[in-house]
Parts: sequence; C-alpha cells; structure tokens
Amino acid sequence: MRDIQHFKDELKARGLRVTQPRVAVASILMGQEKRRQLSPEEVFSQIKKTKKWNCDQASVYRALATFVGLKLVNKSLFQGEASRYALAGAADTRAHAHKHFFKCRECQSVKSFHECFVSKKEKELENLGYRDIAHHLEISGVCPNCAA
Amino acid sequence: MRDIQHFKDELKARGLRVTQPRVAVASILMGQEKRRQLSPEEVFSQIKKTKKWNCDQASVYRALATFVGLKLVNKSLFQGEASRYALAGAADTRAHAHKHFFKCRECQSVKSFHECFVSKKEKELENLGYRDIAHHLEISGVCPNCAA
DNA sequence: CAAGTTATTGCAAATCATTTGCAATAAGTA
DNA sequence: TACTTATTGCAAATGATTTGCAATAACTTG
Repeated sequence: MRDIQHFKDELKARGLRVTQPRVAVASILMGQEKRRQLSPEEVFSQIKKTKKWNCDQASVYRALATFVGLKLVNKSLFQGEASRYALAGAADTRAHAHKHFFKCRECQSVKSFHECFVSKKEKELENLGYRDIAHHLEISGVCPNCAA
Repeated sequence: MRDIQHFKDELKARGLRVTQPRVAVASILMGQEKRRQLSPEEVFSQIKKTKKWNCDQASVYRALATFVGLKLVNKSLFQGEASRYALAGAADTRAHAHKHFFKCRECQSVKSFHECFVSKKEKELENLGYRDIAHHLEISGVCPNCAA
C-alpha cells in the first residue's frame, strides 16, 4: 500500500502507462510525513530538485489528476489557494481516507479532523438514488493561538 | 431586511459609501427568485443590461466582496467554477442563512439542503478557542434522474 | 449648498492556477 | 526490434479574480 509498486499496479490495471512523471509524483507524495498535502507547484519543485529529467508542470497536474481519478490521491481545496494533494488512505481503510481540515487565517496552520461530517448525509443521498457522490469541505477561522 | 435600504444602512453603519455599483449589485441579488446564486459575471451582465452607467466587472467583484464582509451576502464555490453569491438570510434568522448544495455533474441541477452539517463541529471548535470560523462545503455527484 | 476630502470607481494590465494543442517521445505490445 | 499510441514537454491560451492608478463621485463640513 505504501509502496510505489501499488501505484504501478493500479496504473497497469487500468491500462495506463507507468511513466516517469507519474512515478515521480507518486514517490513525492509517499515521501511526505503524515500525509502532508502538497500543491502541484510543491510537487513539481521537488521533482525538479532531483533533476532526473526535464519535467513539466503540466505533467504534474496530469499525473495528480490521474491519481485522483484512481482514488489513490485525495485533492483538497482552500478558497483562493492552489489545490493540495495527498495520498489517499490505504484501500482497506477507505473509511478513514477522507479527512477535513481547519486552516487558520492568521498563522496558516492546519488542523485536520479524522472524521467526515458529511458521510452520513451522503449515505442518505445514496439511499435516495444519488450516485458517485463526492464532496469537499473547507473550514477556516482563527486558531486559539492567534485569537489570543 | 429584503429592502435595499437595509444594505444602504449597513454600508453607512460601517462608514462605507453607498455607491452605484453597490446598490446595483444588491438589487440584482435581491431580485433573484428563491435566493438563486449568481456568479459575478451574471451579476455584471444583468447590471449592464440596465445600461444605467458604465459599470465594470472589477466593481462587481469588489461590491460582492464588501457584502460578504458585511455578511449580507453568502459566497459559495463549486470546484472549478466561478464563485456564486446570494443574499444571506435575514439577520434574525442567521441560523438558517447557511445552506449547502448538491450539484449534479450530469444535468448541473442543484439541490440545496437547509441544514448545516458542520455547525456542530464549529461550536466545538469555538469552545476550544477558535474564532471567526467559516466553512464552505460542496457536494457533487449524479442525481437520481441522471443515474437512471 | 458649494468646496474639500478621500473612498471608490472604471479601465487596463497583471496574476495565478490550471488547461490545452500539438509535435516529439517513450511505454507497452506484437 | 519494430510498431502503435498514450503521454510528455513546451508554449500558448484560459478564465476567474485582483491590482495600480488617475479620474470621479460620495460624503463631510463650513
């Protein structure tokens, strides 16, 4: 699960090619501590640092989109900011793959909640016939530190 | 509350000027049926239709931002789309001012929930010392109609 | 109500994240 | 090893939103 091989297998399983940019993006995300979320720009610059080949931003965007499609990577958005990506949970812990974040408008610190406030509603909707439900939640404010 | 005068009063109360773009933006939003959400572009083109003066997009954006700051207008986002704005609830029904939406990826129809799934969590955070908490939630998927 | 002050505007140009067209390239296949 | 085509790198385009700035119009005050 935490192995690059998993990514390769998933790609092949869908008939997608295991390419240099995809492998690089996957490794970068895997290399983050506690699944830190990275922006495409951050991923890109980390790849450039290795100088293994002449990678392009567009390819990073494409690779990230591909992985999101494969549900191997989660995308989060904070209003007015670049999107951020992080490894999705292991396939067998899908329930915990989804997290929400609080972001402090002062110090930019991020606190994450390991619970999903919407899942209950999503199940309701599914029972009503809704399909392929996805959601994005962003919470912001001023953290206790900065409020003081 | 549903009167343009309310907007004017709020502006004055904060030492902001009652200007042509602001009044126009407020009226447009008030003119929507069931608080339909409009994009800045939609607001702008409606203003242009009146041809009352030579209004600029930038002024619309600024007016909307101003009203959001005054909490007279709510802003919603759907990933990858322009932001959308609608009148906030009346001041005395603040609790219901906040809504969430489900958007169908096929037919683009929007269903709104008159409940907030996050308010409970927000209260918790407030008790922990967090301040000025705000959030944005977007739910998307395929509605029963399109799923069929 | 006229003159003065300055918040706001219209306009144009700039950002910024993200996307796209396309010819060149490299991954998977036969 | 040659072939087919998905994917890339590059460059340019998008599209929403923002910003600098001089001109203007809202308030304030005398």
